[in-house]
Amino acid sequence: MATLKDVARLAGVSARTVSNVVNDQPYVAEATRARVVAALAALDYQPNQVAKSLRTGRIGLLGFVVPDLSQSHFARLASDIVEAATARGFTVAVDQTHGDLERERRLIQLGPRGAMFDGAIFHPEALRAEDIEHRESQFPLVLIGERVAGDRLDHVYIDDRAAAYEATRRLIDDGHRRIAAIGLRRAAYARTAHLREEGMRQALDEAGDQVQQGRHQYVERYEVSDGYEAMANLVESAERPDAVICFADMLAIGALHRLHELRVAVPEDMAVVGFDDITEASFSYPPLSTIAADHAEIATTAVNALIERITNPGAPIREYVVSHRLVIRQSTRTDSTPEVRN
Amino acid sequence: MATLKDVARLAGVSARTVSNVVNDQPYVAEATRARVVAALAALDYQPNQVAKSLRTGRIGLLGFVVPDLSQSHFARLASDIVEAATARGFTVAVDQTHGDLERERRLIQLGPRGAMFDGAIFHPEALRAEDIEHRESQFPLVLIGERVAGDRLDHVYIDDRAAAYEATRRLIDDGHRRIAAIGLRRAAYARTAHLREEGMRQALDEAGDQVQQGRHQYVERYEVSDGYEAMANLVESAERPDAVICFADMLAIGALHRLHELRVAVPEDMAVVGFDDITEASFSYPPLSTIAADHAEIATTAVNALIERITNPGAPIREYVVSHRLVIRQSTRTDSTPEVRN
DNA sequence: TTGTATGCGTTATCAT
DNA sequence: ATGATAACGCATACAA
Repeated sequence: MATLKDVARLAGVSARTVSNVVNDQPYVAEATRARVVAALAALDYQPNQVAKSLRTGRIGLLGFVVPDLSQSHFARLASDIVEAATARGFTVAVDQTHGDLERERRLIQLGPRGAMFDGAIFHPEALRAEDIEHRESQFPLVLIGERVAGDRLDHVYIDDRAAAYEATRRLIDDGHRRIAAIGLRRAAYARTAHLREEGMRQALDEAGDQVQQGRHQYVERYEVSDGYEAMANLVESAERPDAVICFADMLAIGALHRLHELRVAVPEDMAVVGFDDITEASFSYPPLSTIAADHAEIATTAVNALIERITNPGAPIREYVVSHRLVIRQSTRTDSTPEVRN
Repeated sequence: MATLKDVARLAGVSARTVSNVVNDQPYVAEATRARVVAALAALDYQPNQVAKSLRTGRIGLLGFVVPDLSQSHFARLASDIVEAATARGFTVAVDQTHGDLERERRLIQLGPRGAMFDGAIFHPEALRAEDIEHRESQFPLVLIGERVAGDRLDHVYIDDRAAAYEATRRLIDDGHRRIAAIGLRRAAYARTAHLREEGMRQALDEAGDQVQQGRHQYVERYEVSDGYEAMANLVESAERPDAVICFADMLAIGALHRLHELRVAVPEDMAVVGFDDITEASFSYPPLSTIAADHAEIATTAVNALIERITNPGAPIREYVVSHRLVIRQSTRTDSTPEVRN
């Protein structure tokens, strides 16, 4: 691999001049520039990014850290983040925590992999507010998804309370009279779930006596089997709800599974709403109504926030609220006709 | 950020000795080691990976390049590759080509992002065999998925011919008498699809006159809408098949959609088999029978092959064949009862 | 067992 | 407008 020096020697100039040409600096005479360009081509010069990084202190790499990249929600986010980062000249490296608390704690301090990155976007799962409070590192970090509270780090998320409120309102307007949640978590740090529950309660309160709250279901994880179990409980319970909001589409898909087995009519006898609008939501039976965050907006917002933080470490900490919408499919009442989704 | 020199000064030794301690070299007296360790801790020393890389020529970064990370199949592969690479001490950076030929061509030459990586695992989409034949670069590269022929690069894939053969055999044994394919491509470079078609033909030939071949459907892309269209054609055609093998689960899901709309009974009047076993396949209606490659095996095989190639660039080019199996769900005939999948 | 010195390939500072 | 040269932080050949 040819280096700057090789090119300089061939062109009969100094390395400095070659560098100027490569980086489009001014102050290069036309004649010399031409000679250098020729030499560059002749040797098929490719700048060594590592050397450049050592010198400049920038490596052009952002970390994206999630519990599990194979989950649709994270995969789609990753895809959008790669696009957004590429547009700004950065490459994205991915890491998975599998929700391991120790790993997430270490990450908060060092950044991923001993900080070979300029910064990272992090979707925590097990992390607590206190972990962030105790953070000493200056490594540039932007949090997305789960809210860990604290005002020490930039955050990007949707208005979870409003989203849950809207979904509940819709179910009430559709005529449902007992509405339950699947997806609360006992853990004290699960703020996102609590905000959603608040939004539901607000809508229920506004509706007054005519609408009841179902018995909310707590879960450990957000997997299909958890939703399946939770729905099994609900269906057997004395005061069976006629509508459920699941705090993740995977929970909703498990719930639909159980309902299908029990021949409970969806949405007539039980309406189901999810969260995230993952691709599986379009292909479940029946297709799932769900809260869709604008994932592209999350990605660009997070990437821009991170680059801003890297460039300007002293700027005040910010919260970014990204838009969402309620997507109505056949798991809730609808007048529109089903369409094929691409 | 403290450097080796800072630590050396504090410990009253040379940078050389600190380096020895950090890298667990022998020949360090216990007493000095203790002093150095203390200094290391006091300054919270973190080695600068970039400087290390410049010196050693290794950066510990592997590229993983796919058309689109948001597609389940690629997301799952990415997840497995991150795990496998982490286990071997490497970090994974992701890049997306969106099937753009120029981008894939450039990649074959330089590696992703001007070769800030030690090597890359690449799932091509538009690339032709000739592009690889003309390759001059020595950048370590391992190909997975689509077969681009040529013996210039290491490849990892399943035995597509055998997989298609097995699926076809199963359909014949289930009593189907006219079997079609959805997913052939006109492009000359689509070798994978052709191998699958060969496998199907072999099974059909063996079955003799009792089984016919349906009219194979060509598609441009492997998306839901393509499968939907293709199935629409098949159902209306004069010699309508009673079973279909789709060369991607997304095609199969689109096909199932159309069948559901037309109230064609699956699998009784039309059996459907897919390829890939993406998560959506479990949640379609009915759940999809499909060919599942061992994705974890693909990942570890590809990572190991790549690291081997990086370490030993002169080794002979290899092909790695990974195992697969036919997963039977409700879109084909079955005697077993449906189960919830986690 | 440890220190000195050099170079990895760039960019940036200072001259000229 | 361009050349010489010093960093960037680390690992290592060579000395001691």
